[in-house]
Amino acid sequence: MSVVNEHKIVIVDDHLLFASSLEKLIHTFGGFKVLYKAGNGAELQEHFELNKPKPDIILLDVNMPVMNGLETVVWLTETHPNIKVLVLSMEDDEEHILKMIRSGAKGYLLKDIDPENLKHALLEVLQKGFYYTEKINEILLDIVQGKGKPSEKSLLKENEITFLKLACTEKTYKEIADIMCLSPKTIDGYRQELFSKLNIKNRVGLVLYAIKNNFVDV
Amino acid sequence: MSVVNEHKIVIVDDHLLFASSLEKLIHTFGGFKVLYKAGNGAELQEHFELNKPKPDIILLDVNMPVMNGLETVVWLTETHPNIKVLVLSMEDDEEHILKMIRSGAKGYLLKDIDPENLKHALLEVLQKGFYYTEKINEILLDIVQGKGKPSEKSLLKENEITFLKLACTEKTYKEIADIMCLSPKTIDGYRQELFSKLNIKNRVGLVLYAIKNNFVDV
DNA sequence: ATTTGTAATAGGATTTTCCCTTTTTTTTAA
DNA sequence: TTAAAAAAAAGGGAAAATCCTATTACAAAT
Repeated sequence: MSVVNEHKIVIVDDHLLFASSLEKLIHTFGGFKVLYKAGNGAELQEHFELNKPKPDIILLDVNMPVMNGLETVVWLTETHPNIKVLVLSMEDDEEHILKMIRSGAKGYLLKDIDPENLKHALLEVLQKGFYYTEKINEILLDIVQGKGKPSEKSLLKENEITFLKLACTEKTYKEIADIMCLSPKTIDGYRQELFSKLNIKNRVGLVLYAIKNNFVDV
Repeated sequence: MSVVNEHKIVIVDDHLLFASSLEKLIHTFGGFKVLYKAGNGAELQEHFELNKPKPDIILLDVNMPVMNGLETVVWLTETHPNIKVLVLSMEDDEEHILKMIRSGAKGYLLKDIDPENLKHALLEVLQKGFYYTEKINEILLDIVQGKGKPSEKSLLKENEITFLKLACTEKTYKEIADIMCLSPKTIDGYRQELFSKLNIKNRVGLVLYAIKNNFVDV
C-alpha cells in the first residue's frame, strides 16, 4: 500500500499508554497511519491551528480533562464536518452514546471490543460514513421505538439538571438559588418537581440519583 | 534476542482493545513476549489451571468484572509469589494504590504514563523486584511519615461507619437511630463528629465522602 | 475508691429542608 | 391578540437537620 493511499488517523485520549498502544495496533492493520496523538480536545485544536495535515478519522475518548469528548465532537462537527469521529468509550449507557451521536459522532465503540472490530469500524466509517456496533444499534433502535428509557435525561429540564448538579454539593438551596440567579422559591419548586418525578423523598435521594445517572462525577 | 531469553508477560484487562494494543506496544520494546491475555482474574485462573507457561510479569487492571484486580493480586501473591504483578490503573487515589501494594503488587502504574515509562517499569521490576513511579513514591512516603491520610478508613469508628452508610439512604436520622438502636441524640453526635473529622458541612458531604471512599456502592 | 476517658444522651436554639397551595410572569400557540 | 401552558415566585407551616454546650453511664487505669 503506497503512502498516499494510507488513511490518516488521529487519536485523542488522555491515557497516553492506551493511545500509544492503540497506535501500534492500528499500524498492524495496514493501510492506516496515525498522524499524531492528543491528550484532550484542546490539544487537538492546537494541532489543528498549526496547520498540520488533517486526519480522515479521529478516534476520540469521552472522559478527558480540559476539553472532554463531547465538547470536542461538537467543535469538530462544526469546524471540520468531513472528519469522521469515532468515539472510543468505556461507558455503555444510553446517556453517553446518545449525546455523542446526536453531537455528530459517526460511531461509538466500547473499549472492550475485539481489535478486528476496530479495523472493521475504521474501514466501514470510511466507506459508509458511519459505523455502529450491534450493541449500539440495539440501543438506538430501542430509543427510536420509544422502548427503553428514552434518555431519561430528557425527562429533566435544563434548569432542573443544573439544580440537580448543584444539589450534589454542600451548598444550601438558598446558595444554589443565588448561583442560578433565581428565587429560593423557584429552587424549591424544582426540588419538589424532581422529588415527584424521580419518586424520591429527600436530598440524599437526589444525590444518589444524580450519581447513578452520571449527572455528576464522584 | 533469542526466544528463551524473552521475558514472559500476561495482560489481565477487561478492555480487549486496550489489552491487544498494549500487546503490540510491548512487542515493539523487544525482549518481551505477551503469552496471552485474560479479561479478568477468573479467566487468568483458568489459564493457570491449564498448565500454560507461567509469566514473569502480570500487567493487571484494577476495575474488572467477575474477579477484580484486588482479588486477583491477593490470589496471585498467595499462589504464585514469584510472579511480579504490575498494576495498571486509572485510579490515582491512595485508597486504591495502598490496597494493591499492601496486597502484594510490585508496582502501580497510571494509564496516562509514557510508553517508555512502561518499558522502564518492566525492566526495573525484573531487576529490582519492584517499581514505583515518582508520584506513587510520594504518596507512599507521605503515608510512612504519618502525613497524608493513612487509610482514612481507620479514622472512623465502627458505629460511625454504620451510621455513614445509613446516611447514604433516604432515611431520616431518627429512622437511622431506630435501626441502630440508639438515641437520635447519639446519632446527632456521630453526625457532628463526622462533619468535624471529614471537614464537611452537611449530609450531602457525608454521602459524597462515603461514595468516594467506597463505603457504599452506587 | 477515685480519677480518667470515652460513648451515649440531652436541652435548646437556629437554619435548612420539605410540603401544599396559590399567584404572578413569561412563553407559546391558536 | 388572546387564551392556554409553562416557568418563576411566594406564603406559611411542619419536619428534619444542624449546632453548641452540657450531663450521665460505664469501663479502664491508678
